Amino acid sequence: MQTLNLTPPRKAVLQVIQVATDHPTATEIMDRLNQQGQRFAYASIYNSLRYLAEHGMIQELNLGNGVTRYDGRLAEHQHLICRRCGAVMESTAAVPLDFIAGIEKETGFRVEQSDVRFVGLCPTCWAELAAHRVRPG
Amino acid sequence: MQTLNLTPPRKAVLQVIQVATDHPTATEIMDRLNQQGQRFAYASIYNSLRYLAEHGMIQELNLGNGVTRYDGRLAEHQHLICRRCGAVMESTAAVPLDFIAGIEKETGFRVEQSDVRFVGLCPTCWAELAAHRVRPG
DNA sequence: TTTCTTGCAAAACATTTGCAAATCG
DNA sequence: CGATTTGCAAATGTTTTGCAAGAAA
Repeated sequence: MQTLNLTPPRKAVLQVIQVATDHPTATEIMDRLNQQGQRFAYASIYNSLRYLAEHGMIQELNLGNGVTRYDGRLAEHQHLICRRCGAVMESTAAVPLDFIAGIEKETGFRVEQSDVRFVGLCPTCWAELAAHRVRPG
Repeated sequence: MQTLNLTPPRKAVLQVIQVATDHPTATEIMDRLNQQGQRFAYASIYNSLRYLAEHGMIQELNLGNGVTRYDGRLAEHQHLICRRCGAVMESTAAVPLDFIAGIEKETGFRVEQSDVRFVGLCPTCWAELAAHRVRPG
């Protein structure tokens, strides 16, 4: 299982994720495929998602709410989730290496992958709250 | 709704979470209550969990696998998840302030809460893998 | 009484699985 | 042929909801 076997459902699922500007769920991927006239079984969607994730083509995200979301961006990036409107923004800032090194030294754990989620207020919601009170909280 | 109303199920759920050394799921909390002879409905467990989380008494965790876990520790700490045995370790190292400041400057997002998850190998699994090959992957 | 809380059963979702049919090399 | 993949339907597991009954203010 060395080479990538991009069967039709896998290719279709991958294309939806790569074209998306958000982080679609399995259901949303299904919907978008249907809108394109492509029809697959849920089992095939999930099979494809697992396959693509295992082969490093996409990333699984747990942004909360118990639904798995998918991301076609492979380079390291962090997710910023607005607690007010739910918008998800991204930052390309890398997790500081000395932060990781310190944790490895402290715990003996070997960090391979970082998954950082910041919750707070997006610029829009921040501005809207600021318009109502002096100290948005 | 200013003061904390710790009804029996809420108090029982909170006690289970605070006593736990792991990060139990709703089902595990239910099981532990049953073992103590206490019986509540699932709806009451979930109601209590939502109430306690909204009132800052506990933290909801998404450590993966689509199940919500709960943590009674309120001070900032990070979770280290072993990709081999599933163990969850913790580190008290704080997310570097300049990391957050940089992201806020870059994006305009206002960070209120950090949620950092490191995936990798716990010391035990790391050692076991090292025993088998020179460069554990 | 008015409001909040509990608990049961049913519902709502997300995800997985069993298995037969289809596909591919 | 032999291995892999698809697709359907059913099962699984978690969490939510509707609503009647109970407790508290």
